[in-house]
Amino acid sequence: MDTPPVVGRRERKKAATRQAIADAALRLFLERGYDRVSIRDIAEAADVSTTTLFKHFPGKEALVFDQEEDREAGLIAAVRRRPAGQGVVDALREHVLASWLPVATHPLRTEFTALVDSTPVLQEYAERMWTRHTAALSAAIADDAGVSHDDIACRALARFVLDIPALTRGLEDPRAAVEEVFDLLTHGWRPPGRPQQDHRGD
Amino acid sequence: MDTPPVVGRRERKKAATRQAIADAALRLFLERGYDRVSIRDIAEAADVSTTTLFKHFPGKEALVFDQEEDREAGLIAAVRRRPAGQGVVDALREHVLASWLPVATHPLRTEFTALVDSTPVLQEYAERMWTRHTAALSAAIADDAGVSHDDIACRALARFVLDIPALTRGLEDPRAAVEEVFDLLTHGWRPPGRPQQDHRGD
DNA sequence: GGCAAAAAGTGCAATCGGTCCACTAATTGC
DNA sequence: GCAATTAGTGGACCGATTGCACTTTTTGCC
Repeated sequence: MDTPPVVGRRERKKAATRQAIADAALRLFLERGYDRVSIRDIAEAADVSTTTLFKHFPGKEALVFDQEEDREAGLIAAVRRRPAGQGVVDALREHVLASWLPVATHPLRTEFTALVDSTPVLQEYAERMWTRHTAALSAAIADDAGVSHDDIACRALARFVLDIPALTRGLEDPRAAVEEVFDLLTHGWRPPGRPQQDHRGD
Repeated sequence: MDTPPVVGRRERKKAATRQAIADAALRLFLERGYDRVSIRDIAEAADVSTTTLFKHFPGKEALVFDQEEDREAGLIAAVRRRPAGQGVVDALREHVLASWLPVATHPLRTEFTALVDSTPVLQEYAERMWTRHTAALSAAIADDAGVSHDDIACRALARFVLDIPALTRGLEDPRAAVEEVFDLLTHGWRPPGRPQQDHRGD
């Protein structure tokens, strides 16, 4: 009468359990650090069995990177639905600047970022989460250029773009860094002859 | 009297033990596949305890990639001791073509390559073995260009070059692929407008 | 030669991530 | 109301890795 069960009670309970696990995990990780928290600790804190925990998350690292929006769709869309006359690289640069940077520099994520940065296994995992999309992005680029899906230049470009999060992690000025990397991808490597201009502070 | 102990008996025995472990491991891996061989299997085949095994190798994956010559030194040397007038990217291209390709395409390594290619965890490990040198190569490039060590363009170039093994793994024509990637790094991305010219065979 | 420290190796228990299995209980579709 | 799904349980289990207390070998040195 009040709330029609568009989603059943079961699914709601399932989601609640999943959320309880993720919350407990993140809390414990932030309290004690990633490696000082065991799977059993998390399961107990969320009041579930370890079996249940692994039915919701494929592994320990996945507990950290919970809500995974689909970056892949965004990437492919950035290539496919770009304004006429714009190059692929420019489209990707805009997408990176508009979509990734706000997340990376979100002030509320400070302690989360610190957690990831201080845990090598999490850094690697985060990196894999990006490079995992290499094939898909590469295919989109190849389609756009009208060449074969296994074109090596397309694959390289996709990979290099997806390397950007890893390359620019924890930098003072991420925006400038992203621009510089895209400059390299657009024009190729140019030896930066100037002996370190002061571009910090003012 | 006959052989002066330039290296003591201890070190020789240690090296022998290490070699015995590595040999046993590789043999078993090739016979049964990586995940169907346990650490205890290897330890028993080499007639040592698992404790001893882990004193020689930091983990299971390291047993596969034993003799690690220092690629890092070669990379840095390729940048530093390059012919006058040659650009960094060209020097790196030559080094990659001269040093990596022969190893990757060595006919005796066929089964070894098959082992790595068929085992995801080994692929990831191999990739990390390369990207691990990003900081060192980046520093060499930055030194060469006379800019700060944390210059992002240098870091990006280093990273992109070290991505090449992962990008070109298992390709029909690795040499052409390497050339194409370096072309991207030299001149920037250029949309390959031609609809898949036949550039294989002749 | 003899001896003490360093270091290699041992054996074993324990931890930890992750899986398996047989089972209970809630939810759902009909 | 009932049968099929499905979430969750709990505990045994596996394999990688570590820690500890101990033996044996080698080495450096007097």
